[in-house]
Amino acid sequence: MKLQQLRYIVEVANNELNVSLTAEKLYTSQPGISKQIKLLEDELGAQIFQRSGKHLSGITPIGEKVIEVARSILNKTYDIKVIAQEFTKPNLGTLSITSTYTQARYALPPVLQKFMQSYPEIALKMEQGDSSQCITNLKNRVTDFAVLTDLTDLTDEMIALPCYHWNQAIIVPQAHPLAQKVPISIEDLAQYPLISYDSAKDGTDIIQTFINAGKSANVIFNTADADLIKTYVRLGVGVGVIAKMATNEVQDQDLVILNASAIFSYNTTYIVFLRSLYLRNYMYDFISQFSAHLDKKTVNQAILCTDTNQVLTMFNGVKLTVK
Amino acid sequence: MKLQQLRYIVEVANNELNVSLTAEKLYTSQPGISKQIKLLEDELGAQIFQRSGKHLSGITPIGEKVIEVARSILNKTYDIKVIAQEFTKPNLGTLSITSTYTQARYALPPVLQKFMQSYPEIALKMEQGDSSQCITNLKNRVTDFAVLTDLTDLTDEMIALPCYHWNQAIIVPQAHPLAQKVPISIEDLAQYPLISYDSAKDGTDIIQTFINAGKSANVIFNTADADLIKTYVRLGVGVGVIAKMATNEVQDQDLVILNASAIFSYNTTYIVFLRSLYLRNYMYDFISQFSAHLDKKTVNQAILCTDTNQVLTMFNGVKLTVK
DNA sequence: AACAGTTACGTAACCCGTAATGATA
DNA sequence: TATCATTACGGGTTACGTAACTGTT
Repeated sequence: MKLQQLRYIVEVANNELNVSLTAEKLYTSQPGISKQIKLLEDELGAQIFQRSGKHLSGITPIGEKVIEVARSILNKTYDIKVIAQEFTKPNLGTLSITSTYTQARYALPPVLQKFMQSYPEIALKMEQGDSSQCITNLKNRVTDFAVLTDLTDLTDEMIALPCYHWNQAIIVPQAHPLAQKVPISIEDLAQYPLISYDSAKDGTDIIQTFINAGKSANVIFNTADADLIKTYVRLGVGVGVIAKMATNEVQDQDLVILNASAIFSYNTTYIVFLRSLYLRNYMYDFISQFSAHLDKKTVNQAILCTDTNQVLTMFNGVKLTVK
Repeated sequence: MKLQQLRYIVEVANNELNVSLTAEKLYTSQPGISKQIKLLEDELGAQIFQRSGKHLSGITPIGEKVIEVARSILNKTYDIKVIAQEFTKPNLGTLSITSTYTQARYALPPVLQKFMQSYPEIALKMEQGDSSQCITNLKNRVTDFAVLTDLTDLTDEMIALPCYHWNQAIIVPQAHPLAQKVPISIEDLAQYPLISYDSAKDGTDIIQTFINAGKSANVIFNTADADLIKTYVRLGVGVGVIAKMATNEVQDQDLVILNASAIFSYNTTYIVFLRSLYLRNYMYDFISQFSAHLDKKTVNQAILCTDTNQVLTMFNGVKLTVK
């Protein structure tokens, strides 16, 4: 058994069982892959791929399991290289993060700026997407970390650590009737069309709040962008509900920013990563800088938890910062 | 990076950093190993072994981590082979168990007999040792399972599943004053020298029972063997305290067997195995046959627990059989 | 002086790439 | 017929073993 053989079966499985395509991607030849796969199958005494004549038509049950283990083996060989790097070049490496818009725009920048000063040689990669894209990137090992609020798509292979709470804010033009009304009640709010994030979680949370109060809401969702919501609010389309951290007293002088924490319950933002990710020291540092209570020891302890509920109970007593 | 290189560094670490000895054990040459290690170190850009001149004098911090990951990679390659076997030859394989004396002598035989009938082609390996030897065998992957009562030496890499409870019995010669005394109190027992197992756990448990009752005990420990204890009891040396399942009404007709469950609290016997062990179907079957409540699903669920306490709480409500 | 690891070198295995062949949709 | 996997074959790499060398205890 050789590591290349494992690499080949994994990659063939990743490329729709197309050996030619796989060969191209790996910069090698079809026959080479074909032969190595066959050699491995011979050694194991079992077929990994089903064939209809000469075409690979599927993965056998054995193959499924073998490929799964092969994947984890290959990940570990990658870990070994990372470990060596960690010692030889502790300040060289990559930190890649996928996050949702609000986090990328408002929560991450100050942290990343500080991080880049501490580790000028670490290459930063940022990607923005919705919650499920964040999770997909983690799964495919495209990014190391995801920063998001909606844990719906989380799987067991991932760890989600609570970072901070944040509240929604209500924004209206200065001339709006609600601008003078403090405090605002949910009844007040129900009278106007709402504009908020186009996220499954935010959406259901907001609607649920109205349902709980026995009201029906007129909610207009737009595409995930707080700045766009502000624009609509300025046009008088409706009342905006955005993250409080997305408001700025200077830039938003023409708007009135109202505290919504009494109406909408707070959200929690999490940092998520694969349990199998080898955490380099600068990664621990990034996590700590992002969320002060998540020091190296705490993170390591959390990784040992088997499921997210266990992680959450671990942080039950911890007072998170509110943004 | 090649699997052989990983095999070499792991084996050299296992053989006191002696490359020559390692080469002999692996049926290969010293220079071959030396060179491959060097190649790996070059690829990683870091030394795995410390050298004083030309001698390997230690493992570097990087090496420690690399070797640890290499070990798990090699275990997984072994898993792949086992997976293939599981499908191609589901009834062929090995089941090796280390257990303490009483379990090997009284609890395991009927189960193993039944198991051998179900799986005539599985090669059985039995080894007997004290609790710490059982654990050591697991660690070194010499045996698949350990059956024991004392979990003192257990580590996080292992899973211990509770199988059954068992009680101590008191045995005395027919002519002994205690023979007629039913029920027996701890005060009665304190008047005679006791003979019991030479096990850390049994010993402290028994002594603790006396301490809790405010009594001092005169306990003679012998070498772990219930039959030997019976012999001493027959000679009138003292009162025997042995597992109830180690008594036999027919063979021990000359002795009086007294219930001790009111005096000594019950013990729990566990089946222990490495979390990383790939469990073959016949192994699940063995576990179920040994302990009816441990079906495949339950075992898989327990494996997901991170520590033993979690496993134990999982079985809190389960009524275990008493032997 | 005995032992242990590295270097040097020749051989044999093997991985890979090109070309040809066979099978499939 | 075009696509794709397998088989056949040749070349270059490499892993391994023997032998000689060098450093350690």
